[in-house]
Amino acid sequence: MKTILNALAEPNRLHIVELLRDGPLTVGEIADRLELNQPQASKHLRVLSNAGLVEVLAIANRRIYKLRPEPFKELDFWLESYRHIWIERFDRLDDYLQELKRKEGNRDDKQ
Amino acid sequence: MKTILNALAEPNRLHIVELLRDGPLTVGEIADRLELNQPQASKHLRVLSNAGLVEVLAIANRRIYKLRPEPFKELDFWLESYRHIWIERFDRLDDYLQELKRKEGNRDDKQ
DNA sequence: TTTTAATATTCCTTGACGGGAATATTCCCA
DNA sequence: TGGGAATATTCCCGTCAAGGAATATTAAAA
Repeated sequence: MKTILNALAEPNRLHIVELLRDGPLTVGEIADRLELNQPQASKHLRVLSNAGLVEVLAIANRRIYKLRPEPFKELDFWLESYRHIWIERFDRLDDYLQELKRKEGNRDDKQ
Repeated sequence: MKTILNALAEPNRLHIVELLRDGPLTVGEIADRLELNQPQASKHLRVLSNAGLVEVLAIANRRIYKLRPEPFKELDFWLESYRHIWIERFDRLDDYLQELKRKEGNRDDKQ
């Protein structure tokens, strides 16, 4: 998860991923559309590849990159455990404040 | 989106968010559970706060931090546009390869 | 078989970021 | 009102990652 988020956190890499959302592309095409130098494009693609976000198909001397579904599934699964925060309006702040008061009260007493 | 991902990409901050998933906590509690020095906890919370991921409630000299739903909604919305990648098995690789061949064929001809 | 195209890799430099330590700030309480 | 607790901020330092430029690699084409 950390690896995935880290890969996506870099603006150019996020752009690459968004480009590939519409279908596979070669390194050159990616570099062109994002106005990156080819080496930087390759380097970013390497990071994305190591994070499992993309995979590559070699055709002659071109490399065609496309998205892999797995990390997105993983992200979705991770997000799932946060949905209750906005689906229900599950705040827990009231509970916490009461818990806090309880502890305050106990301070002078026993213990 | 970039700001959110960047905030989450740092391991300690990701841990903080995961802690807060179960409810609000003070800075001290967060620092304790993650075995962070208090200043580092505060600093990470600041980044999370700037990214809109958490909000703070001041009670006396304590600060109670809790998650904000908005950025998670945003992430979810972003992910939405990638679901087709694994929901349908939408590859577009075949299309791309055909398109490639078409261009190759045209190379010698006209143009 | 030399040349050219597409991509990857290496080296270098610079800037951003995280951690540690010290200090500032705010609030409560004796 | 002086001291201690909770938190924030600042400064300094080391590390790491991103960009630029040059070069290596591989495959196709002439």
